[in-house]
Amino acid sequence: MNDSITSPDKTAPEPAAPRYNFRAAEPRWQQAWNDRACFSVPDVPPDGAPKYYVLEMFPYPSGKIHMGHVRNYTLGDVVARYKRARGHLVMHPMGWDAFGLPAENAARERGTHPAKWTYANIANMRDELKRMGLSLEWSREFATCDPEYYGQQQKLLLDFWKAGLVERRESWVNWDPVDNTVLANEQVIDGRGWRSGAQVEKKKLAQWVLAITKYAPDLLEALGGLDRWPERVKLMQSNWIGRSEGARVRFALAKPVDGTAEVEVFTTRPDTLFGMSFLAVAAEHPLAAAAAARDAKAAEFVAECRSMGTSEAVIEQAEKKGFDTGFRVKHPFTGAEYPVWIANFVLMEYGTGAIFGCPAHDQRDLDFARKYGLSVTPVVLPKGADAATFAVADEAFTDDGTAFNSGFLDGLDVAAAKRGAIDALEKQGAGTGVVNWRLRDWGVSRQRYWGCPIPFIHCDDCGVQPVPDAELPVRLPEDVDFSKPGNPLDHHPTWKHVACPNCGKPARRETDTCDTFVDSSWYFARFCSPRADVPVTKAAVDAWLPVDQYIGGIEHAILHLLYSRFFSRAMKATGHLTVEEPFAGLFTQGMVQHESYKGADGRWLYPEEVDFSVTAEGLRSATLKGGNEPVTIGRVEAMSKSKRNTVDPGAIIAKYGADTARWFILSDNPPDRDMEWTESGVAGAYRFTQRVFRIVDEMRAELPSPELAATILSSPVAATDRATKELRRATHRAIKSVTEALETFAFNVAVARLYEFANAIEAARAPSGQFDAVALGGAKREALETLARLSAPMMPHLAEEAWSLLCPDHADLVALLPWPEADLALLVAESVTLAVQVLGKLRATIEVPVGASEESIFAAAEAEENVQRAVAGKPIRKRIHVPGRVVNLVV
RNA sequence: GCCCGCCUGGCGGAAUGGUAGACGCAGCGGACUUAAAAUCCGCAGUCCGCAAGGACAUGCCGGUUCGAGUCCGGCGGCGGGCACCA
Repeated sequence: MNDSITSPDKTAPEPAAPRYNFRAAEPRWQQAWNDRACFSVPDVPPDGAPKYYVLEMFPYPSGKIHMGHVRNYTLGDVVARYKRARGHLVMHPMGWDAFGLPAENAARERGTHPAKWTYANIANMRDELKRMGLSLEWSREFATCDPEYYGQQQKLLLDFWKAGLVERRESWVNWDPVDNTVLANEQVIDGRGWRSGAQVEKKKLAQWVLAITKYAPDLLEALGGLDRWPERVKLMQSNWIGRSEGARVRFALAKPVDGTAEVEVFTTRPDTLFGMSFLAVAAEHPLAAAAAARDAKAAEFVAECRSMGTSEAVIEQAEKKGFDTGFRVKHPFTGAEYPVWIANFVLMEYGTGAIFGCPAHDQRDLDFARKYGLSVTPVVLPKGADAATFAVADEAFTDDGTAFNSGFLDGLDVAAAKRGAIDALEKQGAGTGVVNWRLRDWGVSRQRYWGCPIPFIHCDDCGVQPVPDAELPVRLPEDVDFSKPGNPLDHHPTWKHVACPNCGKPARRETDTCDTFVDSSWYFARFCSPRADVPVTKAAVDAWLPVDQYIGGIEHAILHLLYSRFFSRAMKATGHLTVEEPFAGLFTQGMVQHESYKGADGRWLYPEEVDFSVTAEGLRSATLKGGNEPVTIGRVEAMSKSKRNTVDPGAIIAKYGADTARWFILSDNPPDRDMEWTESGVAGAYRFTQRVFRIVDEMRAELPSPELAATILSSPVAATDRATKELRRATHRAIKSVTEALETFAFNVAVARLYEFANAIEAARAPSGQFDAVALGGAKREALETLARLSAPMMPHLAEEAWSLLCPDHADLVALLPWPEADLALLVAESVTLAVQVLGKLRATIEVPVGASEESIFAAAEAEENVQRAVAGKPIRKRIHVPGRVVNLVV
């Protein structure tokens, strides 16, 4: 036993050896950081102070943190602590994405008010996060359900409204019949609600829309400047925005239908107009409705298209189906007539809801034409093909070639033919060249209680009126009834009844609340001045934004990140921000996975219900704890409650401590890949924390004081003693390599370098051969202090504990110390090991002094017995020497 | 279908075109212990060989190079994203 720090914990049996008592140490250092306000920064940093804003995606307060959070926040904390040590003023805040449906479900199921449920969850999760020892500035904390936050959000929405970025629009929406709410296109996955999993229906509703499409060109182009974003995220956003160049072409109907004289299509291939064989419209298109009104069979087909959900389309292998309406259109160039079909593969939401079919050069059109016996006329000739014989069989020709069978376009390549066709269309007023976008405007109306009220008032006389500034925030009523289905705000007896701010007559408050993605689209800006009575204070956001390093899951690659990028632009347009891009650097972490286990009857088992053993063949086997029921070890997959392959971070931290959990999660693999959580891996990490403590604790008695050590290391003896130089080289190599690894997010490599360093320190405890004990003592102090400081971003508590043992007279916290600097001069060794190759194959290694001449190196290499055997007396034609690396002899 | 990414021991992974497998996990042998745990020392890609040493090895086939896990071309497999997008 050493001292009070290592005294045994009464609640757990302690081994006899002195051990690091994390249960006592971790809260103590958390308190010390808090007392010294180590992680606080001003809203407006002093001039010239280098700022660094580290942000992890804030959590939804479900009640408990999970391993994904532990990984996310550990990664962010490593960056924050490292950047702080590098002299940056680091802002590292935390908050809560606190609106959303689960709170309402809890209210319905348990009768707990959403606010009460949410704030209780937040309190618990805050405690859990605090136990992780994260270097967060808790004074900036807020929840999006705080009226102080959503009230400012309402101000933003009103500013956006004045800027023409908020509209009320009657539109087809995705209706989730389980959640009883509208979903954005982005929130519909395979035709099902992203949260409820229910089959989504099409419904026409008046709803609030944010005009994200106004920024579509900019959101796309600016991706090019995001050089610290993962390429794949940029690609996903680019695909989502979906820019395509083409033409809108108007086809005159041979006979007007219900007073309509023409149909407009969008095409990216106006060069293939001469290869047209039909025109097709979506089932929701007015022409389809017109056909349905005339013909029961057409009506039947339209109904079939509507009912055909995505899942069925998948089952049917996306079979192309159509119905000939009997309507005819005239070709803008030739005047020839073509049939108008209703086709199940034409989407009303994309382009104009109508296409012209050119089967020879579009696979989907070709499949359709073959099925219904429509003509196939090739109009683009592949290079080297013969115009007289070229024909399209089962495969459409979609590459570049030369236009033929195309009148005035003949002889042009695809690009030139596109231009030629558009010119001709524009000249005769039959069409225009256009850019089309896949991105839709963002419908934000949700028919729910637990969200930010959209601050408008409906007056029968004055129309939609914004809520006056003085009346903000529009607070959610607290007395709400969840017993009825639908929106509780709409049912509330009094809440929605207000006077019109314009004429004073009775009017109705908007009862829709915001999509929760709105809340998370600007929280990063609010953190800069979280208590301000405006959405953001200009000086604070100008000083801190953009976020220098944002960290979160890849699952937000499109939705959240695109919405935030839009919000930055909208906030700039309304004078709130100066920056357009909110996140200068983005890192997307992988998931945390775990083995899954099944009992004999096929039920899923939690990891803690299972015992493991190793069979005679060396294979792992498992049985149910407290019995011998066999357990099947299943796949390693993402932790999920349904598979019960979860591990509770709270239990891990209680058992091993926060540093162990952090260390393991960082050590396992590169942070952008999925990692596997294993019990043996955690145990290994725990062993290392104990080992570091033991090394420090056992060696500290041999160490000179910090002042004496500095004197020793600058004295001549330190420069000559071999063991001293070796240890110092290991120390400074560790500084260099750990620093490089942290800079590149290679945290698993940083961990490996620290293991190597610890191994080197232990090897120096009992150096073989001659050594100068005094000089080595100085090097040992330097090494141990460096070990503490280099490991601090990953294991901050242990680092403080080690530091306090090494420097008991110094009040500094490691959290406040600068990062160690590597002395490159100390890295130079006296001799190097060179690989000796003959014809590129390794035959020997030789040890040569640094600075040895090439002649002596070649001589030493050729003298090696193995090398001589490989050369076998043949003349050496070429000698290659890569200094410090390799010698290669070519015979 | 299109677009990305990946493929290295039993496992996670490391490796500026220069000794492949660092470091860890799991494993094996030994020391300490009455015993266990903890800890410490050692072994460890595969095959041949007593050994010295050799052959084969980074999904497969080829190429560039004195030298390829790394660069180039082709093929295969796995994973992810998007998708009747006109």
